[in-house]
Amino acid sequence: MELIDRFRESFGFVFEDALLNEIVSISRLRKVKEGDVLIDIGEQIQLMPLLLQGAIKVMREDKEGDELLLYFLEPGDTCTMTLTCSMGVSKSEIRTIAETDAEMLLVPVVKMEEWLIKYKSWRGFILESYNNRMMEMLETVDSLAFMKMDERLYKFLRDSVKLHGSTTISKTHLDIAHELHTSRVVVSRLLKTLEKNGKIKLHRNRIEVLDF
DNA sequence: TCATTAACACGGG
DNA sequence: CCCGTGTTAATGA
Repeated sequence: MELIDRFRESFGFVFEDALLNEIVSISRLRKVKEGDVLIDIGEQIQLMPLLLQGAIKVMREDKEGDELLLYFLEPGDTCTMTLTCSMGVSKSEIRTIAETDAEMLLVPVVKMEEWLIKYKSWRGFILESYNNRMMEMLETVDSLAFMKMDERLYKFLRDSVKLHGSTTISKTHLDIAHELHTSRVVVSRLLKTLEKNGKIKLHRNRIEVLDF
């Protein structure tokens, strides 16, 4: 399929044709594999991604090296962090990792500001992106501050199903414990309870989500 | 009360 | 055997 068509699929409803064409002519396609680190903390950002396919995990890291999930990007999204580049900041405050195999268009950040003036649809897209990322981050904060571990775990499983488009999650209890910043004992116990309640089915290295 | 840590048994690859 | 998993007991917040 032509790149322009693929792009239109994810972003066509957002941008006018002139902008679509300009983006496709100036950007390049990048394909990444699950687990690839796209941008790490402290790196210079020169390209902004427009996600066509897959899911990207956006994380923050504390002094001890613990990772904190901020939000996910899905097709039609962009990384709001790159937007700060047009405001003079160029070092990344975050780390982005491919949650699944993914494809994106990369646009030089210098174009960002130009398009903000030139295209109304671009301005709208950027503002909406900021808003969406902010909302998702609020959801994450809520979950950390207010939700109990069993609710957080269930949310984690549902998000994973949604992001991967599959009801099978190939992660160990220890992996999940790290992501949720708890111990494996708790994860194993809560997963067992979910299984008893018929929400999931447990296997080795694999969790099947039945009800979500 | 509920999470964490350590410890142990079981069993599949 | 190694590792993921399921459980328990002790300890702490």
